[in-house]
Amino acid sequence: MRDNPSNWFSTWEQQLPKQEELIPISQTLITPKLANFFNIHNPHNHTQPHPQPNPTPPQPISVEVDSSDPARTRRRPRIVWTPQLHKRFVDAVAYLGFNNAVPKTVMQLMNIDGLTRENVASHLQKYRLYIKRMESGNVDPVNDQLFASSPVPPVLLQQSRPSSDNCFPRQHHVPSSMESAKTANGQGSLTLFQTGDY
DNA sequence: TAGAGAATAT
DNA sequence: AATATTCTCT
Repeated sequence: MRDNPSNWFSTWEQQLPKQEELIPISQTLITPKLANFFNIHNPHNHTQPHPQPNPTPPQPISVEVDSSDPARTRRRPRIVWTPQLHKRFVDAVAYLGFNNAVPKTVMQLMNIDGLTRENVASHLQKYRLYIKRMESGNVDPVNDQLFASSPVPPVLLQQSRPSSDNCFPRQHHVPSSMESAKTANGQGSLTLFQTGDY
């Protein structure tokens, strides 16, 4: 259990000092302007010589961020790749062809509000690995439940090996799920789910 | 400069 | 394990 890699974080977390063991620092880490913008107040202001047991819940520690655009630097919550979402992903990749499906174009084709290029890039990386595993006959339906939920279009398997005569765009037909994405006004109808952790 | 892909972090 | 973030190229 000690070496269980899934527990290292909580182990580390438990070893952190307790709230009352922390010594308040005197330096402010954030400019007054930013603090005001984020509605963050110094819990032990000069008016309190001795730290009282916190009357208010502890504020998150803020680190100075040199950015004029908080929205751009705010961490996005992790998304959940549901079978539905993955299906849309596979359709997009199949439509583009294995060799010219890149994160940006896949993201645009999927047309899902809130889905970023980074989200797709990360998923595409795993998907390519899965296809390699598949070619070598190493499919583990337990570990690969999500990927197994949408069959890999045969076209993709044909294209997955780089070869001079099949590495160019071949646009057969638009998958039905892509059609529905186009007819809808604006975004595709799929909802993006997020996890609570993080 | 954007952005793809691999490597690494959480 | 799943997903995010960073790094290295082009």
